[in-house]
Amino acid sequence: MALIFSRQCEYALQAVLYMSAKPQKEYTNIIEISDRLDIPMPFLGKTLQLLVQKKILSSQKGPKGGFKLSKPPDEIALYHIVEAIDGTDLFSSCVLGFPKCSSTNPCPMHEEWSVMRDRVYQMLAGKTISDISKEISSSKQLRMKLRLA
Amino acid sequence: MALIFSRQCEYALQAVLYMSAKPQKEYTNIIEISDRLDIPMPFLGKTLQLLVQKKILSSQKGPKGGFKLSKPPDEIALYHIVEAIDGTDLFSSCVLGFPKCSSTNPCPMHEEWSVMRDRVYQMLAGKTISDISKEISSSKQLRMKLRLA
DNA sequence: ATATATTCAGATGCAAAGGTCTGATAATAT
DNA sequence: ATATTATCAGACCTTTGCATCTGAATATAT
Repeated sequence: MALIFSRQCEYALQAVLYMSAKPQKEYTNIIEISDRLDIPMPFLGKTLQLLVQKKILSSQKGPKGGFKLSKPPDEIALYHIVEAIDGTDLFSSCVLGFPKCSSTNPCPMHEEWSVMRDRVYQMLAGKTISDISKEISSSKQLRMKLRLA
Repeated sequence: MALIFSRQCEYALQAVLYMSAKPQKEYTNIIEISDRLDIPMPFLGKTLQLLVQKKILSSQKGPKGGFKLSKPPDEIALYHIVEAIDGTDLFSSCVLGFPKCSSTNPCPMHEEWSVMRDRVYQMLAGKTISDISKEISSSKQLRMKLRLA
């Protein structure tokens, strides 16, 4: 089918976006997130654990536990989340799948795709959780989509 | 992992590019293609059959048989091949995976991603086999990559 | 201390994509 | 006609991504 991000990565992005719209100090538990965003809970658990390992989130067990951002939201770009879950292949490997493809040995789409890829990268690297959380708080529609109050 | 095209789609693009650099009337047999491009032969067979069903290629059994383009190369855009193999989800579904996402009910990345998606579409729709075959014949490097003479 | 809420870790199951195999069918060459 | 070359069609196997289950570990509240 070929979507741009893996499903797991979509879940991760959705979940972090959801958390970003809440007070940053609070832990958000996984039941709430999976419930609101309709993501299978155990799988979401595993996914957020990956982000904990990558130091993007931190977690706390027990009552009042859950996950929260581990750094200020303006230091977390969407790119960091994508990188943590899907890796960087999208931004480095040949779009036509030729194993040996580089600027000195380009495939027929190399140049065009480089440009495109850079734009996608710039967009993801430039957009922080903080940017998005501002957009969310100023848009009723977005709060609805994320099933926030 | 998440590459932009499925592996099968990469194979299809590679194979059509390979064929495009040969005299258009000739059938190219699948052994030659899979051999030169290092693609598993039976899988390539299935893949090219899909393109036959979509009228992008035509095929002929028996000696001197194989596959060839079914129309003039300037009427086949890369987009047609991608569409035939991977479908159009990449160009229509929400980048964050929200089921209900549209311009009237956008996700936090909707606008940016629309722009990006359109550019990718324009690139794929605007680039024809004929364009690429010209590039190939003027570049020794490309002929090498496609393992052509 | 005990009960409870929650993540953590690893094993397992399931479905789809990727890849293989076999026999049938059709076209060409002799 | 026959042998040969090649695609066609469908069944099958393998790997990987997606998802579940279970029990353990740990923090909090009482």
